[in-house]
Amino acid sequence: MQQRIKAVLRLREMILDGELAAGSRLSEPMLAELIQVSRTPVRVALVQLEHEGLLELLPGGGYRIRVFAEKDIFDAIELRGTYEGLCARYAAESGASALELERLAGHIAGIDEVLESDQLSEGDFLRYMEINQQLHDCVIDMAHSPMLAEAMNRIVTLPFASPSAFVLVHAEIPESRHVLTIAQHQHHSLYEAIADGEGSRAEAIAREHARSAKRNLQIVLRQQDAMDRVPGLQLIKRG
Amino acid sequence: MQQRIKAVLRLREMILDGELAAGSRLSEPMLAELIQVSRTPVRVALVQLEHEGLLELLPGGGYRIRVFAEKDIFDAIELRGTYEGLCARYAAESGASALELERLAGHIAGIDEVLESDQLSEGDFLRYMEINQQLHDCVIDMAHSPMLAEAMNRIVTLPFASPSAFVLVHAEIPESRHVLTIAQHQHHSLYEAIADGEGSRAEAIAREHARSAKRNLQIVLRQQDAMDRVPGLQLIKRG
DNA sequence: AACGGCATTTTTGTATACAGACTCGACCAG
DNA sequence: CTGGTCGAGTCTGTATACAAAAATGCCGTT
Repeated sequence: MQQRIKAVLRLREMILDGELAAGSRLSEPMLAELIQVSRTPVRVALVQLEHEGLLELLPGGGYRIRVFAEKDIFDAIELRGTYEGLCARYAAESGASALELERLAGHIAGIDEVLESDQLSEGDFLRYMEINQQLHDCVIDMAHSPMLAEAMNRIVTLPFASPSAFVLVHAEIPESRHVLTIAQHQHHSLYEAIADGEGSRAEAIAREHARSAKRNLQIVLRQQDAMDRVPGLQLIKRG
Repeated sequence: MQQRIKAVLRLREMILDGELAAGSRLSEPMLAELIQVSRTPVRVALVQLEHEGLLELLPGGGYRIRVFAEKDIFDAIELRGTYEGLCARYAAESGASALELERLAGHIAGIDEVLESDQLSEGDFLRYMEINQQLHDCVIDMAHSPMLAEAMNRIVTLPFASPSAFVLVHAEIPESRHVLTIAQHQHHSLYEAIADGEGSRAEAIAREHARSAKRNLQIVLRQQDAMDRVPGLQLIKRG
């Protein structure tokens, strides 16, 4: 593998997993030593992660691991929802093909299956997360807009959006089942809106879906020890 | 000035002004020679402009100046409008301060002044463009969300959004006066919605404002020779 | 004449050396 | 004891050297 890609992947991983202290300054020689590459690929990785929003460039030069305020994260989720709403609108208004609708329905049915379990296991959470990701990607694809798909990747990488974090979050909160059921209702509504070509409704549902995610995060953040257990949350400064 | 910044600014300028052929592959030694820096800052600039969306990374390595389809540009404008709409909503709902509203009103009044001229000169267009930029930045500031402000900068740099392009566009199309007047009406409506705290209305107006810009661009693109005269348009492949 | 393979030559990716800027700490003066 | 200043050490930014990969063009073959 190319050193440059190795550096980006490893550095991102180290930041999100908390191997590097949130807010700390990063020195190129240190990272080069940790990742076992020279300073050049490290430098490229730093530039890239700064654009992704995980690092900030210091005035005097050098980089620091960014610390997010709670509001930053909520705004980022709102933004993501707005953006997905636009994709949903495009998907509905561009006239989805039968094949695409079938794929979308397939993902939703997959989640229905997962939720049939009486007691949700860790594996169930992982599977939900996996299908959920595919479902959202599917809606983005259905917008048929390379520009929108690309812009999605430019939005700040949400620091807690890893599968393992998802599992931990849902394994911890008692409302988990309720929360996922509501989300799935929204998925069904979204499908109908897109299938019926109702752009405005599809957009509204996608945005509301993101607002639900915001509320869920709030529940998690209220638990005092969440930060210690959920990878990524250490990047959020408690308000 | 730092070489790294020099490289980014100069490279972006060369791309947008058409000094480098759209779609052409860029070699680092060539750029280093052109910009009069070594390959290292050139490389950083390439990474950065790829994230800005002006370059694309080739599979085998190396970069190429990106060529946009017309749809890409329209989608980017729609996206920008959606983001600005979200900012406008935040601005309205967070309760704008008297000082902020005054600043916003000031910008709008400035544009009113420009539009009072019987015949709009090139200077008038430039001044309109300048104030218009301040006005839009002002709305983004009023959202009080660093995250949204930052995301705005991550959206693809629109290849024709330079002041000189604006002047050329408006000097060429006969509908110019009409177009600017409509835009200014939207500015006034937006102010009222924000001042009244009507988030949904503010958002709708901002989005409609962007759709108007889309229509104006369509008018320009229909003129066969537009590409030759307006810097940046050579990056758009005619459909 | 067209196509494919091989050699040449450029280009990228990577490593490293060097100069200037900055940081941090120790030491000295008040 | 406190504050400032000086200096050693470290870091960033930049340039450049080197190897592997890719593109190019040429020649032979079909």
